[in-house]
Amino acid sequence: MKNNHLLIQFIKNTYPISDYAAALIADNFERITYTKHTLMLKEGKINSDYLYLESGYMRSYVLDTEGNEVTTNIFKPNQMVFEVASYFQRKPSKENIETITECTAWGGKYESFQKLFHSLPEFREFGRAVLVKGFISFKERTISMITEKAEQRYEKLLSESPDILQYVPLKYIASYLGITDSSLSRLRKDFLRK
Amino acid sequence: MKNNHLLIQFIKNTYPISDYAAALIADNFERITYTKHTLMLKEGKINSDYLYLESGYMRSYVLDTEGNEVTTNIFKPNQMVFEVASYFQRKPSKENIETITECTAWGGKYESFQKLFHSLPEFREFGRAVLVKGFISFKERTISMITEKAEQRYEKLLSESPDILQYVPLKYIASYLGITDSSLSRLRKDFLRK
DNA sequence: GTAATTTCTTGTCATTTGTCAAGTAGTTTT
DNA sequence: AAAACTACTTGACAAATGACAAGAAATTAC
Repeated sequence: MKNNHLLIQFIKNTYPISDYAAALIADNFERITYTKHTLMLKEGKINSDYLYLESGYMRSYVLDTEGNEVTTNIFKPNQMVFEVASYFQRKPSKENIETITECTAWGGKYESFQKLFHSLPEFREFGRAVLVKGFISFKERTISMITEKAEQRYEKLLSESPDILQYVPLKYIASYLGITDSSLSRLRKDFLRK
Repeated sequence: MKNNHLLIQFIKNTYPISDYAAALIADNFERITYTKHTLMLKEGKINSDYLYLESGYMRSYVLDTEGNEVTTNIFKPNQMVFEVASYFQRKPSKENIETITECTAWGGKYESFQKLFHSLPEFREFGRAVLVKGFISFKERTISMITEKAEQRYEKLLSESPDILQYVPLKYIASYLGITDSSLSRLRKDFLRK
């Protein structure tokens, strides 16, 4: 038997449906494990996996014009991982996604989920709720970038996701926050003073 | 007869479906017109309208901690307008949405669209495509904020949406780009020099 | 366990953007 | 047409953040 109760719980938390429907949806996901520093999605490839991250940390990144890696998102346990433009519009991904730590996840392929999406109303609602959550999360990040200083963004991350500070190297966090790692280092020093 | 060919065209451009299905979906939208400076969605209210903006310009904004308006989004013709968290999660909106110019739009209420969503597969696909587009658009804005300087963000807006520069006051554009209006004014001066 | 590598911090100085205040130009109101 | 208001620009200076280089600390590889 699959030990997928965390996935089932996540589905039910994302959209309120019966235990039965949640188990049915979860049954279509397969367990996947990754070692750390595994490149799961490479720029130029089409993202075929719709992943639930059960444990571990991942990040997505792009290369800027000078070839530097820019961390566009950090993924922590108990959330979905996919590159929205590539997965839903079936286009080559502009982003890379890699594991930061060892990870365990549950995932399914685009084609099999398309069928399930059409046949199971609860899965449609779940899928829509996941899209809405992702949309809101990037919208909040945009608004945070235009309304808050780097220090406030850092402090918010620290209070909302202290675990990320523990498992993810600061250079990735700095990039995710839109600053350099030296600036982040200075913000942290100032923060300790207070 | 409704003169809704632009809406029908938009639906078909967003997700490829038959003329018949597109017309059926469009038939559920009602024409709405607004004068300029109309507050369409007020903070604290639940966003009940799912709008297609046919002509005119709108913006969404929030009040920051000092009570200043921050323009979070600018809407131009031929796009959907809704506050995603309020509309899809049925929660009080944190944002205000107002018209900048006179506007004509097509809209429908949440409840009637919920029915249509369940009964018409093409409408579900359209709705999903709209969510995906909005998600991508905020994701790109976040990445733009962390990878580009204000000047590059301005130049991109200028080249991609010169119409916005024509119809939307610079103070809203500055705020949307995450800078002050004096900074934008200086960037524009530097830009002319080149 | 030592060497190699990566991560993080710190110093110095440059650049970008903000703040505030004043002024000009354009638009709306009466 | 004058007055009032709004939009935009500009100047002087301050604050935030970046660039680059060096070094310390931690982690990984051998």
